[in-house]
Amino acid sequence: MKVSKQQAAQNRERVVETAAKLFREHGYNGIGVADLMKAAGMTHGGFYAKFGSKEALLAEAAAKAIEVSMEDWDRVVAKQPGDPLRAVTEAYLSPLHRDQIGRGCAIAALGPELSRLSDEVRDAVTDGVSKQIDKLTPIMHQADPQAQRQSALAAYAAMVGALVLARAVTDEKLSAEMMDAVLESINRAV
Amino acid sequence: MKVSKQQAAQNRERVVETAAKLFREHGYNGIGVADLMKAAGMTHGGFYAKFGSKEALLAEAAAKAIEVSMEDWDRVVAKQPGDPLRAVTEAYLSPLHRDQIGRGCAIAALGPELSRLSDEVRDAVTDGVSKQIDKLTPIMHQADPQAQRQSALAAYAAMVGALVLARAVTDEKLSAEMMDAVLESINRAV
DNA sequence: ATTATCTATAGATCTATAGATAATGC
DNA sequence: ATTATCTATAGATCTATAGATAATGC
Repeated sequence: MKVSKQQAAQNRERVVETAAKLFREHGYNGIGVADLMKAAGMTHGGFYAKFGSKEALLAEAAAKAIEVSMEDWDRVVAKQPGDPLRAVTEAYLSPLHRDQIGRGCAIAALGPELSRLSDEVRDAVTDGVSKQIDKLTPIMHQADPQAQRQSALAAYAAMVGALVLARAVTDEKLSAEMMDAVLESINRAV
Repeated sequence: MKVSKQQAAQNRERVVETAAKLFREHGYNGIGVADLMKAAGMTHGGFYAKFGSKEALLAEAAAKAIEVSMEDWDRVVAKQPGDPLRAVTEAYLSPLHRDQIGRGCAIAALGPELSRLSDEVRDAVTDGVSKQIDKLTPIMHQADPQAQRQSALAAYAAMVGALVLARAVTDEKLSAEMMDAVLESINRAV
């Protein structure tokens, strides 16, 4: 039953990664500790030896999800280095991102649920959000850093809102129109 | 125990209004039928004589919430008729709106949860979102209707995203900065 | 007679804990 | 000896239904 320290550390990481995916897919309240552990290949009794609570797991999972998202940004920018802003916004506002909620933006996937959770979770989210805005800032098309910061904040909010809306509505045409409008709006802005 | 038809209709409406508030405050999965009925002054056994399911109630509650939000927009525009766009965006992106989730925008309050629910709920949300965008379109500052529509879509997404983010982060300064950046961005746009 | 609302409950969850088991690591 | 993981369970939820009750409305 017992495994090596190394294996145990790997198991723990697998729980975090599984949680990062399943929390985004089902929402925080949409999946339980037992199902998360089962999906990671363990029984739910072992959970509380690894994590203090379900919320503590989400704090780690959200941080991990945001970290991976930023690596994805780096990847799409590397493929289209001439216009990094367009690269990031096109990837974010794509049908692929909209339809793969488990691998996408954690804020757009968990959104309002986060504001109802503990500071442990919200602090981790705040850190991730800040980092994403900081990553967006230097690639904005404005002249001075102050204007870039403001534009990065606005672009980030618009992307999150567009993705939430594009996923919520049943009208596919409206969904695509929403993403396109935000994409063009961000890339057109002075 | 039984009440008049009129009273029963009033009771039903009170359940919808209570649900509109408590779903926004706690999320769809964050409150149960029993607590909703209790808050409306009834016992939970009576619920299924009024509504087909918990999701059917949310469909009605979300429609009601959006309807009331649009009446709120009318009210703030009436107070500041010279610049209706600024009136609406300032009200939406205010600390008051951020901190009163139970009376505010249903999309920003329920966001990603909606995309995981039935078409019954999502159709009601789609209808409300379309109406809000249509209400925003003619007050945008662009010259032609097509540009107004695109700007309305972008402004709406940015407002929803900003509110979700402003509520999620623990950093109050970042929260205010986010709302201000989007407010100025929308009102500055050509 | 009809029906709005009530009490009670089925059956399935949920988070978290207790204590057993069996393999690792000193 | 320590500990990673397991089984089992407590106690509190959850949605939905069944059937009783008592007042309305024909």
